[in-house]
Amino acid sequence: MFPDIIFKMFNDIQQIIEEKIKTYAAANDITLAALKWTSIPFSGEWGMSTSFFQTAADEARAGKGKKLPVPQRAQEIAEQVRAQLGSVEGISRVEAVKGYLNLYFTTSEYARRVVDEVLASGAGFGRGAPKDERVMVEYAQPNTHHSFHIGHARTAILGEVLARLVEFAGFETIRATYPGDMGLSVITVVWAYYKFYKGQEPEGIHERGQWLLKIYVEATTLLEKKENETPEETAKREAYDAERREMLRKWDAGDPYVHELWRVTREWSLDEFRDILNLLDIKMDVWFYESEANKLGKEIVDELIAKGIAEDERAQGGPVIVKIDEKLGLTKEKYRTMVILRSDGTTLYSTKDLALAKQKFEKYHVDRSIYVVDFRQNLHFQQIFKILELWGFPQASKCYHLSYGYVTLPEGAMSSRRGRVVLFKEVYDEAIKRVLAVESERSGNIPESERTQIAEQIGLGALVYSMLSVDNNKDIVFDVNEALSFDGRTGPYIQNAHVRANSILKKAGTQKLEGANVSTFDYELTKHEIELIEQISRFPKTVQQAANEYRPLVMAAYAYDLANAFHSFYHAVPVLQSEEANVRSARLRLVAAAKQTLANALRLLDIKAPAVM
RNA sequence: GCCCCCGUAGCUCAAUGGACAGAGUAACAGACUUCGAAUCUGGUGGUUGCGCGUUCGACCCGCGCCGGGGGCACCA
Repeated sequence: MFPDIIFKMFNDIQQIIEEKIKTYAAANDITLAALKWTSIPFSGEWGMSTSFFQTAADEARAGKGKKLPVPQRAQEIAEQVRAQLGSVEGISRVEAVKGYLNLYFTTSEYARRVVDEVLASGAGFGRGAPKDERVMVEYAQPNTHHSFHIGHARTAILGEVLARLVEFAGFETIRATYPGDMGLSVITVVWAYYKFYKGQEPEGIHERGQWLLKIYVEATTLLEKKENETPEETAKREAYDAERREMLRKWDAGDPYVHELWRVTREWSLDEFRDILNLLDIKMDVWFYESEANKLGKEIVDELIAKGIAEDERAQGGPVIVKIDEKLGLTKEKYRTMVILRSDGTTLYSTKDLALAKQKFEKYHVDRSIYVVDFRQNLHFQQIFKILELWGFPQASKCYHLSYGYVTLPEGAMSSRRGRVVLFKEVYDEAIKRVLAVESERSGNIPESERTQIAEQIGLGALVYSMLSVDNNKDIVFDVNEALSFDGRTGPYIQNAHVRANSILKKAGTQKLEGANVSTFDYELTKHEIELIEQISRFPKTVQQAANEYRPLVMAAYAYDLANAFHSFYHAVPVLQSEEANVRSARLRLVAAAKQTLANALRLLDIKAPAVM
């Protein structure tokens, strides 16, 4: 199959060619290997290509070959096939080179089909056929009480883009988030707030959220054992720690006062989180809270014991465990043993994830479940998925852990506890500042009322793209100057292509467009036009690839290539200044198609496509 | 000890069995009375960590090394 879903016409051509090749092979006693079609790599002219290496290799192995080296024999077959083909409707010429058979498409026909398809589909260009599956993407799992740093932003962006991709690829998609709102580190903040700051409350959502982080850092310092402590200091630190643990115990027992302190401060954190999701244009469908999963967790443990999957060692003072390797009959240790309930009966991360998975399958009826979580939890998720399999959930095979590397600082890993973090909001504000600083020299006529909004879109575009243009399994060493660069392979580069296309169309709006419903490329196209059309035509299959492989990077890389093709075209090919009316009108339609495809790609990348910048 | 990930141009990264391994960045040389220069056009830059294998064909698959990171029973 020629791998381009929008050109059925070329599938017809492919079938005709394949018939001819088969006839030729049969007549010449050649055992043909399966034909694989790809597009011809070199740009400037496009077409489809197949090769005869496999056929030649099979011959050589069977000993019936002509004693030629495989590449030469492949070339010989290609040449003979070429000579036999004759003319084919829609194909402008055929060549045999280096063992490949290359078929070049009739330029005007290909161009017309691409451009018309884009303009007819509009915002839906590239959308996949509906798939009969419901997908849940779980991402953005910050701890409450700790403020939102640039590492959290990476998960949020990766998850959102993945959700947009699978949705556009045709899957029904549910977005879910799972904030960590309980546990000792959360209670540490509640304790320090109660002890030192009760009644205080800074103005402003982000100021308040960041203030909680400051309290956390202070509390950690107070509770950390130091060298050369005096006996008084040791006693004080231990007393603090005892208070904190007592507060955790009370929280767990449902003490109303502690719960109220916790609830209020938690809400401050969630206010900040919701505001940041809003800035990133992320709309969550489902909110799972760790504190709620905690309650669900205790129920599923009994079920797993009853089913003989888990073993209860509490009678001997041990925890509840699942011996995964043993259950799977593995001799070498791979999944090992997972503890799913502490010996004191309290839940673990594993308990809660198992309970959540069950709820995803039973309450939300998801067929496919994606977890966007950092790579340190690789084993954890492998264990969870295997237990779900043992549990009998068929969806277990369609659970996927999108594991990503950390965002680190040049001086090392970020640490909320130590306050060594780069906050998302700081970078965001800095981004806007930098855009505004260069707007006066770089921008065209932006109305005063839109300046800030455009600056937000450009600044965020740079930040978001910098997170997406690195493959998810790699760490990112965060460098503000790199993340907020506006030149080269960046978000603003792609946005600028959209702006330029828009600018041409806006100017053309006052002119009369001939033949507005069909594109007629009845002139010799430049290589820049051909390259641009080629890139546009790749969009639909790029959507499918990125969604199938769960890789936002694929779309990010594509968007750059598309913008690059447009910028080159823009520079070299006159549109409004074309002499002939037919050329101008065809190129205008091409510009409109490029703008639409850029807008669609940017939307999938969670980057705004401004009209001016 | 076992498992997972990574190693590609000075630097940051692409390329998931096909044609000369590509971008950005940095440095250098050019292009704005022109549809907007956040742009474009050049040349420079490579033993794809090492070895062996599979294959007509390997950055890609297998085995073994070397180097870096992460994980492996009651943290999340």
